[in-house]
Amino acid sequence: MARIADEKKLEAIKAATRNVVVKEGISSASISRIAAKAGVSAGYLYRYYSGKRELLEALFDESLGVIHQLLSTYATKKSSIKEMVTAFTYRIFEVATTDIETVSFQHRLLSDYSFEIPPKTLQEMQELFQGIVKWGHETKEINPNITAEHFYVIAIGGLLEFINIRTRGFFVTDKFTQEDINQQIVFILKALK
Amino acid sequence: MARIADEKKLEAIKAATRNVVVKEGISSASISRIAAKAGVSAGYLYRYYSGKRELLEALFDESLGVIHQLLSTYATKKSSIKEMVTAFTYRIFEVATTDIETVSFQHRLLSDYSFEIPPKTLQEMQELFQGIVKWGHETKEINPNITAEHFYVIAIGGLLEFINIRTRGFFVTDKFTQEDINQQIVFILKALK
Amino acid sequence: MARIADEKKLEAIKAATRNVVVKEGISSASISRIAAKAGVSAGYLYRYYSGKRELLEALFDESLGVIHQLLSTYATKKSSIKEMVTAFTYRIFEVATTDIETVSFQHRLLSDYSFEIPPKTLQEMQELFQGIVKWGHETKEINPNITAEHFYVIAIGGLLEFINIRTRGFFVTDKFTQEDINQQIVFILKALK
Amino acid sequence: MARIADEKKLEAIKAATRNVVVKEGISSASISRIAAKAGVSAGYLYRYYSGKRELLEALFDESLGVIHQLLSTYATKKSSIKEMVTAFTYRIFEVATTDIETVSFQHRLLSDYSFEIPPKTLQEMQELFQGIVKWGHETKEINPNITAEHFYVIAIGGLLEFINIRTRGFFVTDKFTQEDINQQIVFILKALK
DNA sequence: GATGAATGAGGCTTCATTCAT
DNA sequence: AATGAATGAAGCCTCATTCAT
Repeated sequence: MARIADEKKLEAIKAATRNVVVKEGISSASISRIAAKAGVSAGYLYRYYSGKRELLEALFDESLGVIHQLLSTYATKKSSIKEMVTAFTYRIFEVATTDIETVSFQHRLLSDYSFEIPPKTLQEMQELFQGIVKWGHETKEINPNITAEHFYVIAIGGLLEFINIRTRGFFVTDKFTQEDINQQIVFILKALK
Repeated sequence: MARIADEKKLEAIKAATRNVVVKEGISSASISRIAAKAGVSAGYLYRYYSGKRELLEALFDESLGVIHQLLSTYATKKSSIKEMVTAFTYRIFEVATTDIETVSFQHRLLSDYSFEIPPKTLQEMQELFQGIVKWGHETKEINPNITAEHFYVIAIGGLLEFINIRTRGFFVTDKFTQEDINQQIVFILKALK
Repeated sequence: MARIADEKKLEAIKAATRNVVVKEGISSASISRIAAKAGVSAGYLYRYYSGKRELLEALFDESLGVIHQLLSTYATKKSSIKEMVTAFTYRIFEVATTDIETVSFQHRLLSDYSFEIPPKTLQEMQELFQGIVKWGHETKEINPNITAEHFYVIAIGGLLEFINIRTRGFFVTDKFTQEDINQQIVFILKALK
Repeated sequence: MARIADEKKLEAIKAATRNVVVKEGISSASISRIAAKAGVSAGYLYRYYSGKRELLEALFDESLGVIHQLLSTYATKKSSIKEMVTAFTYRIFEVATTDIETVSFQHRLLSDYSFEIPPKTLQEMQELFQGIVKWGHETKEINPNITAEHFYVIAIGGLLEFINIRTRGFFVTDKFTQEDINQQIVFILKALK
C-alpha cells in the first residue's frame, strides 16, 4: 500500500522536476518549488535523492534510457535503417508534441556541459549506435565513412536541435507539422547515405 | 599606458567568461569565479559590464558576430553554396582547433535555454540565412523544401554539435582530422541538396 | 508549539528592526544586523517579509496604525478636542516611557525622506486628521485657519519631536515628568486655538 | 591663485553633497556621484575630508552654524522675541523657497539619529537658546514654564517639520505662501506665550 | 596636485540541505 | 514517516577608500 503511494509521489517528483527545470532552467529550478509542484515537502525529496544534482542526474539518465530503449526496440523490430529512423523520428516528434517537457528536459541536460553522461549509460549508447551503424553498413543504407559518432550527431543531435530551435521560436513559431517530420527524416537518411 | 592594461584585463575577463561558462554552464557560472579566473576583483567586472546578463550578451553578440561575419563574407566572395560551406566549415574547424573555447562558448549559448538571444542579433542571423537559402534555391544547390531554419540546424547546429560531441569525447577522443572536416562538409551538402 | 516559537521570533525580529532602525537610521540598518540582534539567521527574515522594504513598511504601518487607532478611538470616545489631545498625549508619553523604541521608530520613519509612506496609510491618516480638524472647527476649539496639515505638525510632529529631542539628550537628559506632559498638552492646545 | 580654484572646488563639493544627499538619501548618496556632480574626481574629496561620514558631519555642522548665526544675529538686532521669530521664520522660508536643498539637508541630518551634533556646536546652540529664552522671560514674551528645550522644539523643530511635511507633500503639494509663513509665526508665538 | 583604476567589504536575497518534531 | 523551520553559504551588485600614475 505504502509502496504505491511512494511510487506515485516519486513519479510526481520526477514530473515536477522536468516541468520546473524546463520552465525555469537548471540552476533556477529550486528544490522547494519542485517539491511544492509535486505536492510533497522539500525534505521528502531527500528520501530518494541525496541532493539536487543527484536528482537531475538520475532523471537525465532515465531520459537517455528512454531514447536507448526506443532505438534499440526499433532496431530489433524494424527491417531497415529507413524504417527504424522513420519510426524513431515519428515517435520523438510525437513525444515532443504531447509532452514537450520530456524532450526539452533531455535537450537541456544533454547540452549542459556540467552534466556528464554516466559511464555505463554512455557505453550502452555507444554500443547501440555501433550496432546500428554496423547493421547499416551491411545493408548499404549507411555510408561506410559514417561512424557511431556521426550517427549520433545526425540522428539524435540534429533532431533534438531542430526541436529545440523550433520550440524557442528562432525562426518559426509554428507547431510541428507532418511536413516537418518528413523533412527531418529525409535529412537524416540523406546524411547517412 | 592605462589603455593597454585595460585592454589586457578586458581580454582576460572575456576569456575567463568563455572558459567558466563552457565549464560550468551559463547560470552556474558565477561572477566571482569569472573574476578570479581573470585575475581581477569581482567588482572590477562592473567597470565594463553593468551586470552578468550584459556581460554574457556582449560576449555572445561578439561570438555570433564572428559567425555572421564569416558566413556573410563567404557568401559574398564565394561563387557557390558548396564553396561557401566548404570555406566556412574549414574556418570553424580551424578556430575549434586553435581556440576550442570560443566554439564551445558559442554552442553553449545557442543551446542554453536560460539565455535569450538579443532580438537584433537574432534578426540579423535570420536575414543572413534567408538570403543564403534564397541564393541556394536559385542556383539549385539547396532543395526548395529547405528553409532558413533548416539551414541553420544543418549548417550551424550540426557542425557545432559535432564539435561539441567530439570535444566531450562521447565516442572518440581524437583531435579533428582532415577527414572529419570533409565528412562534415559532405553531410551538410547532402542534407541541403 | 511551532506557532509559539514563530510568534516569539517574529516579535524578536520586529523589536530588533525597531532597535536597529532607531540606532542606525533606515538605510544604514542592515538585514544582517537586524537578524543578528533578533537572534535569527539573515535568511530567516525572508520567511515573514519578502524584503527589507516590506519589513519596514509592515512595521511602519503597524506603528502608524497604533497612532491612528488611538486618535480615532479618542476622537470617538472623548467629548472635546481638549480631552482627546490630553488622552492621546498622555498615552504617547506612556508608551515613550515604557517602550521608547516604538515611539522613536515612528519618529524616524515619519521624518526619514528615504521612506515612502504607503499611499493607503497616508490617505487614512489624512482622512482622520481632516475629520478631527472639522470637528474642532465646529466646536470652535480649533482655529479656522488650521488645516489637517497643521494639526499633524502640531499634535503629532511636535510631540514626537519633543520626545526625540529629550531622548537624544540635546538639552536635558531627564526622564519624562508629569510636568513635561502637561506642558506639551498646553502647547498643542494653544497652537490649535 | 590655486587657493581660489580650491575654494571653488570645495564649494562645488559642498553643493553637490547637499544636492545628492537630498535627492538620494544619506546612505544612497555615493561619493562618486557627489564627485561627478561637483566636477572633481572621487579621490579629490579625500583631500578635504577623511571620508564620507566626515564630509557629512562637517556640512551638517556648517548647516547648524548657519541657523545659529541667523538666530544670534536677529537676537542681537531685533528688539523683541516677536520680531526675532518673525525675521528668522521669514528667512528660513526664504531659504526654503530659493534653495530647498539646504533646508532639506539640515532636516535630514537633524532627524538621522546616527548623526550626532558635535559637542561644541551643541553647547553653542544650547547657550544661544538659553539666552533667548532668558531674554523672553524678562520681557514676558515667553512663558516662564518654557525652557531652551521647548524653544528649540517649537521654533526650530516645528518649523523644519512643517517644511518637511509640505515638501514631501503629505497633505498639500503647494508651494509656500505668505499665509503659510504667517501661520507658522503665529503658532510659534502662541506656543511660546 | 589630481585622477580614476582597482579592490574588497558589505548589502540584499535565494536556496540546498539538515534536523527537531 | 514526513514536514517545514532554520541555517549559512553563495550569488549579484555597490561603493568607500586607497594608491600608482
